[in-house]
Amino acid sequence: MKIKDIAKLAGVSAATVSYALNDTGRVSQEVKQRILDIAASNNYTPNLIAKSLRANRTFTIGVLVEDIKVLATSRIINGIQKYAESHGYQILLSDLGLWEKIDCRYDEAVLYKDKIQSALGLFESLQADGIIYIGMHDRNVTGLLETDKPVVYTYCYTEKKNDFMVTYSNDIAYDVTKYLVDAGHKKIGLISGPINSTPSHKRLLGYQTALMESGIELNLKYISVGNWEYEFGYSACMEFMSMSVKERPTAIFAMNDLMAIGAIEAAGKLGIRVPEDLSVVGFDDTEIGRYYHPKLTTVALPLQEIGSIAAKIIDELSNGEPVQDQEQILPCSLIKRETVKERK
Amino acid sequence: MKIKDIAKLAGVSAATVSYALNDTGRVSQEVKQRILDIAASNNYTPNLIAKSLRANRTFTIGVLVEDIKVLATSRIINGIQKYAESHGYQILLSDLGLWEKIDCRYDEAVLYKDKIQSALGLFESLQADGIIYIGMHDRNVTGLLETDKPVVYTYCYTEKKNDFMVTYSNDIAYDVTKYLVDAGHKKIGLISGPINSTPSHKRLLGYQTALMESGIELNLKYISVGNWEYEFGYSACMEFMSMSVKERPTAIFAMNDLMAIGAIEAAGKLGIRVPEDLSVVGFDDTEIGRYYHPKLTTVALPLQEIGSIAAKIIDELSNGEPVQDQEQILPCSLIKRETVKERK
DNA sequence: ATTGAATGCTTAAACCTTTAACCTGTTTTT
DNA sequence: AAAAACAGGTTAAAGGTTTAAGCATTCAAT
Repeated sequence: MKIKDIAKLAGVSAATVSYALNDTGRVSQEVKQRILDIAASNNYTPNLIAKSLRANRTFTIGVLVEDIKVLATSRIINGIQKYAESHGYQILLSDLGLWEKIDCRYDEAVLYKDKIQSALGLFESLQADGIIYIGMHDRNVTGLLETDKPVVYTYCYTEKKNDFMVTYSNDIAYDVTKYLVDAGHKKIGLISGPINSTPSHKRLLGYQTALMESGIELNLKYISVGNWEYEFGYSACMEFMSMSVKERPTAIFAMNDLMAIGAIEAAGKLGIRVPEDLSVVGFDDTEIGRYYHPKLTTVALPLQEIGSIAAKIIDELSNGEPVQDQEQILPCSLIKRETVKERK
Repeated sequence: MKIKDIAKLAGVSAATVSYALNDTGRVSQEVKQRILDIAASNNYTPNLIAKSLRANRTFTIGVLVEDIKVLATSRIINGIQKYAESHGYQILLSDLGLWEKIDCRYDEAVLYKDKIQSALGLFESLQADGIIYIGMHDRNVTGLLETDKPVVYTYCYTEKKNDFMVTYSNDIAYDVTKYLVDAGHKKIGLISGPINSTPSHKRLLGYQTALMESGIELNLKYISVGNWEYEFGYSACMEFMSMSVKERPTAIFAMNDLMAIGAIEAAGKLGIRVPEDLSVVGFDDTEIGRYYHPKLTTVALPLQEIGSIAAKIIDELSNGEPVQDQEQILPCSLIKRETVKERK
């Protein structure tokens, strides 16, 4: 069923059908209704490919993800979809599957430039209106995507000045630390991600600032720098707890849920109770923490919003509208559950 | 950069450029090389929209998912991507976001027919070569997708006879039960999903068969039918454990990891040790089980393979090749970890 | 020397929509 | 009554690519 077919049935020209269907141009009520009826009863679906060819717009957003299996990725995509759906866009997805290839979660995605370029090539060939990159790795992303189309980096950071970026704020690390201090803790262990990781670095800063403002001296033996793995959380906590009872942390802030759970496991092994003897805060608000026992106090990221805003930027850019902020950094929130004892 | 531009630079007609780039038709080596060089140095990207319009093929697979945030979904998409990538396809994604709307996880997706139809309409408009439906809900899917394009249902079951289906086999329930019996258990509690759920039903059958073959009488008080939630696993186990020590199950097979964890929590509350006093097996191999303590013995589904095979079917169908099986049911595997004690 | 085939290229139509420009009556304005 | 405006259409071109058909030219075979 094409426009031509409708035209023939309605006894008008193809142009008139197009005008009627798009509610543009001048078509009499009578003829318009006839055309609409015919289209509906033959369930005509417009050929967007032809439309796109003509309009040089596809109403399609290319989404390039480092790994679809990471939950945060899905949540961001969910946000993109929400916007896309209500604004007539369709999502083109390409999954780089990085996680299964680089064992080292904080490795550089630069290695995958070929793969990225080929995915990008497809997006360009399919005339995507813009590209959203969902970057889960730690380093700043820069010089990865070579394209003339508008690009929005999400989750990760970029240094490129002509691209857009929407991510979460690590300032929450400040609030978490404050929260622990207010709960009466003075010795707060920090289980960090790798040192060369941008978010780790920013969170460390928040931790330091909060301590300083609270008049607590920064003590390097309370900072454990590692990877993002469960096992590291476990061993880091073991090390903390090997200190004398006087010295050892009464609270631990882990930079992700996995390490937080690892830490709690270690404490359990040593007979140290959480939260009675040791408070623990995680980061990411993953399912693991929600169903763990005790339920993990953690930080939730505004992932869905990140996705929606990224999609909105592409939309505005494609419509030639001005976009307010090149960078948007959304606040996180602390989810108080069962692993922090708020003693006074 | 269009074919016409290359043609002008190379001093030939557009047709010749097309022939050269696609390595079809008759073009002299010399001219072909010249064209290829020009295309490369100006990094020409073919306009797939125009190509699609002409060819009436887009090399695009429409993927319609019930909820992208469910981990199983991501894994299947990962499988689709794997195939797509190596065969020149691109993924069009549409997320129905059902999970956040129907609280009841086993509700019928029929309610969302409008949303499904509109997503489908977009796929049709964009001339997707075929459609893969990733269905996470329990009921058989039927009559949901009205389209002329080839449809492959994954994960879920369908009754429609002219569509394709690729999913996992629930026969593993038989093996799990056998495994528990072989480990010395005679009283095996079953924590099931809802009664009207297709997979629940099939797994129950496997459980029954295994018991029968082992000469163990089926006892209804060892079967708890509920929803898929953590809380139900908890209360179901509580009920099992309220029986006398003589009567109560020495092993529990939960139909998902979440309920399995709930059951272990309940046992812990009662001072019953897992696996020493009680063995537990889950289903799904989710992250939660992997990092839980003790590490959960569970069933892994061939999700990535499901995705790849589904994509392959679309590919073959689009190429006019015959597809061997209308239905493909792939085997699951038992992941033995720490929650089953293999006593003799 | 004439035919036949092979080579290397060009022309033009087709895929389906949109849209500027044009045409023909009818109504309004001066 | 003539000119202008308008309503309700139509025609044709354009968007980038593919591909059947056609046209010379060369070369081998009769």
